[in-house]
Amino acid sequence: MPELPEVEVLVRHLAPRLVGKRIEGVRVLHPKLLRPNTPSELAQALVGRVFESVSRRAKYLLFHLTPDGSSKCLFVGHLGMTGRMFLQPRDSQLPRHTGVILDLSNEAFVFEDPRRFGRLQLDTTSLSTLGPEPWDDKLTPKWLIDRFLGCRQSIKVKLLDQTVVAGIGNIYASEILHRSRISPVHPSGTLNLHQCSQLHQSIQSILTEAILTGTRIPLDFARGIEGLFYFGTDSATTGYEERFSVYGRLGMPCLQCGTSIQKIVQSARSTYYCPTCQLG
DNA sequence: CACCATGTTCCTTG
DNA sequence: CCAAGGAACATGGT
Repeated sequence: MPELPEVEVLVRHLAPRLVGKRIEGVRVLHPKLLRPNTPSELAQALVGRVFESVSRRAKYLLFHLTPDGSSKCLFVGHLGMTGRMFLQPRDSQLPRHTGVILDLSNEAFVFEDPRRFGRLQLDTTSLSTLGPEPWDDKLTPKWLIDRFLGCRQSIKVKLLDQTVVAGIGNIYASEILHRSRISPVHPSGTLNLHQCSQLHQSIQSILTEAILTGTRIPLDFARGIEGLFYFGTDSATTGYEERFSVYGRLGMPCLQCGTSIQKIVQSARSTYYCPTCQLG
């Protein structure tokens, strides 16, 4: 369940568990998840190496390995729509849609992804086009104005453009616009400085709060099914469903004004908003 | 069966 | 060349 906050929570979970561990073997059950790399390339680069750190860029997980001469020391993960990563005992049964397993000494680091939109690769070219992180000093109201200049595309669709701000996805785009009191159909190029300032603040506060919420959910990654997931009503997430102000709340009252939340489709993605609060 | 789903990339159209 | 829109990818849940 991966937008920036979910990936950040996963990184914080994995980092202390992976750092210092050595990769004994690599098993690839779905080679397409490595594209454009091959299983042998991945194994060649990873086997025998030790995790030095785990970090995040936008929705990508960055796995840094201790240097070994001049060879590559970074591989990246992306969860796509349905990807999950977790550690489990090496002799436990693998989940049905396991794509890649990195065998450590006593554990298996598992990447599973039913839809296989995710990636685990050595290639890092997709990182080069990403815009600033939400908390980057480069991201300012003026940066937003400049990026929106001459653009007739709606602000909701524009917020999903990873070159403007990196890490916002379909759920938090709706949440950010609601807090900003900006209509999702507002053409991005006609937003004024005040609105871009609201947007900038909401981007930071919504994502910060989502990360905080994620770190408070009792996760159980080892059991595979429940960890990390902000949806669903299973035991791991019960009591945490009320995290969204508008997303998924079609027909329910706006928490600010009581108006019924509406849903529209933009670029084939659902947008939820309050028609009373979001007149801007 | 129909429709929906957290994302990214590529192709086509204007 | 650029902006914008849509399809493709692939599977599961309702």
